[in-house]
Amino acid sequence: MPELPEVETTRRGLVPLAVGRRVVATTIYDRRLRWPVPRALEKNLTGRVIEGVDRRSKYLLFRVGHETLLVHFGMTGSLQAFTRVPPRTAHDHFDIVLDSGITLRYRDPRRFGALLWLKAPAEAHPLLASLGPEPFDPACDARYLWGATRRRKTAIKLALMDNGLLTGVGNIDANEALVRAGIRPTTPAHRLSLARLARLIDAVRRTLEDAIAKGGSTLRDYVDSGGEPGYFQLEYSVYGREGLPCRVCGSAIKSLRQGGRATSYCPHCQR
DNA sequence: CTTTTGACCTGACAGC
DNA sequence: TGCTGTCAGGTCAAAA
Repeated sequence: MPELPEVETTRRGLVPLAVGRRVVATTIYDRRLRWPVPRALEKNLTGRVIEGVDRRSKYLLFRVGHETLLVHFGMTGSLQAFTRVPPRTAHDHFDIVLDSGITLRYRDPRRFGALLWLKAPAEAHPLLASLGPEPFDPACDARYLWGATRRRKTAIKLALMDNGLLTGVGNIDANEALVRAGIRPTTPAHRLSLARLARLIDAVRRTLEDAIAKGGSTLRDYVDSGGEPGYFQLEYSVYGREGLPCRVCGSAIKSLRQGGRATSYCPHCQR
């Protein structure tokens, strides 16, 4: 589920529900996530006011005074809002009850997600400190990418997904951005010219923006909706389309594996 | 430093 | 109906 657009869509759904609200109860059902949910979390969070919900890479950051509740969705995590909470089911990990009566429930079957309590400044935490710029940061431009990739012989797709170079580009979005930019995923990063990197960062931004817009169109139903912003509406160009005709030129989409992840591309449109 | 690999988990699905 | 193998949108830590 969660690439950057879905995390951002969730954040936008949460802001009007959570910001300014006080946490009246925190219930942990299952502490087993990527790292165990800290013992002190309930005590730290309960009774406090959520002053903001930010996003850094694919992390959601709930600002509580000078401290921060960090939530990551891993591969299968989701946060849903309910006015009437359904009974707890398998894979439900925790509830946060707000003074408005709304309950935020986190579910994560595969348990690759995280729930952590960060002391100030949150950005100094090791998980956040090593992150590269956000794709939408004006500083994350072609010149930056050019300089940062000159010694990197790794395939551009793997570089795109390296959170130390730039953050938040997941597997689907990397595939889709590369076809938009007309760049072969296996091209060594250091071989790309400034001009091609300019096309690439533009494609990354448009890919993410489109996905956020699609997810955002379902946000009015965020409370009691069962979550799941509407990415089923997205039509991918290459992802999951191995063997099918390219929507532009009709060539058969090819696929391979890079770093253990599925890559697909159009052999004609991407050079 | 860069790059590769394994590890963490459960569930869905294809094929026998 | 069950079993087995493969795959899944993330990313950290260790090894090369």
